[in-house]
Amino acid sequence: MNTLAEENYLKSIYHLSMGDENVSTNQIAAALNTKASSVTDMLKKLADKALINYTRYQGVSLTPSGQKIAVSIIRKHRLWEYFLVEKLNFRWDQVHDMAEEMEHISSEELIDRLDKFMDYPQHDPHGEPIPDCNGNFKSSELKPVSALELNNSGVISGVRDQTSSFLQYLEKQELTIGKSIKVMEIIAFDHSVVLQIENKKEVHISREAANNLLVAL
Amino acid sequence: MNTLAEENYLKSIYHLSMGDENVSTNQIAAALNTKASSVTDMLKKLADKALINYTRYQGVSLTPSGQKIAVSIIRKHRLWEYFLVEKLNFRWDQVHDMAEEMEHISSEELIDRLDKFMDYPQHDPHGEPIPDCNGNFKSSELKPVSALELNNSGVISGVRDQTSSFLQYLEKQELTIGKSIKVMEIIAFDHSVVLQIENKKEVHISREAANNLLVAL
DNA sequence: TTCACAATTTAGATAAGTCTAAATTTTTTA
DNA sequence: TAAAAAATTTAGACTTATCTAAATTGTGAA
Repeated sequence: MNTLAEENYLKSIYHLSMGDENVSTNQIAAALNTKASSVTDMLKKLADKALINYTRYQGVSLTPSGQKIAVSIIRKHRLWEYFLVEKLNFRWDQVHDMAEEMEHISSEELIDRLDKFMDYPQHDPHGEPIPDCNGNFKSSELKPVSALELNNSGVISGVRDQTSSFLQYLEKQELTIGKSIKVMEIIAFDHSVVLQIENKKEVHISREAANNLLVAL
Repeated sequence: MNTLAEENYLKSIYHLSMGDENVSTNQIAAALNTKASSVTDMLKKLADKALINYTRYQGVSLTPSGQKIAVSIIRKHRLWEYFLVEKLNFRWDQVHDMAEEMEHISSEELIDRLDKFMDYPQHDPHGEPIPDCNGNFKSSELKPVSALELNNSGVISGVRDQTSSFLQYLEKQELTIGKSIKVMEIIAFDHSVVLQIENKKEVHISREAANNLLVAL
């Protein structure tokens, strides 16, 4: 098995590489609140174990076996979050740190039984998809935000229009991949939409933008 | 908070000191599958934190704050075991190692909610009492084995006759404090009893012995 | 295209927890 | 009660994961 530190590195690399490309040492250091030199050390160790592809100064990506471990940890994290909210009645904003500890409980059988006990939930309390016991995510049919109804929520998962002007606009609005959004208001006359991002800040986007921003769930 | 290693030492010391007196370095080393020298190092550390009373060569006992931590870990362990058996349908002999990991999940609120979710169970799947959120064990009224009926089970928790000959006899039969027993047979003519120890070996004890051996539950 | 700066890696150190081997203390026993 | 045996502690070393400071590599701007 892998150490707690290794698992956390793999998970971070997985999350950071959602925007595909290689992940940089500094990105990982920032995500894990550690120093770049510590990251370098760990990257060598993970590369030795064949869990990442690593060449000096070039950043890293997960190998298939590294990816498998990362997905398994994410599955555990999300199932425990679901448990904490649905069974123990925690609020969705209280569960992250607890799940951060629980995701390292090693037994796969335990997590599969927990999955069954909760009747195979598809999404965690934050709307993130929960991978199944084979590591497959539900083929999330992405929908444009414009197809959502009032109070629907989802996770930003893609864009239709890939021009850099649109992407730059999204970046500025903090409407980036992985963020969860909720439809707060739909303006009838121009079909523009008010979204709440990560349960915090609200933004108002045009019908055209809503047509081109894809969400999962 | 305390490290995982510290928590495991405190738990071991707690369990080993059930027979009251001071616990020896070698006893702890045996329980934790480590070396006596490692134990000595840790004892110094725990003594510095005022969690144990320690004088060189004299063994250790828990201070009130050390005891409090140990009981809290035991509470977590037993509640998780109960969860695994009652909610996830594991067998009682499968859950120990998993609970060994889960007992280190730090949140007290989590464990209190889990306790409530399961409706405040009094005993874990092995019949051990579960301390409440204040660390109090249900005042387990001890019964002599002779008062049990067929198929009843319990955990050996004390003796009436404290002569060393009786204690030595119990030691030899492996009928020691903490072992769980089940009544397999009661011989009508002499009231002797056949017990199964820890779901394994069976022993046959006299009416007199059964009268003097106390179990909880 | 070169140079300055940013990113990354290396070198050397630290803390936790463990180990082996040697030294010390306690206990047993003759 | 003194020597032998057992238990315990100390000394010194190792591993993991981290850090700071210095060295190296890559890259963007002039």
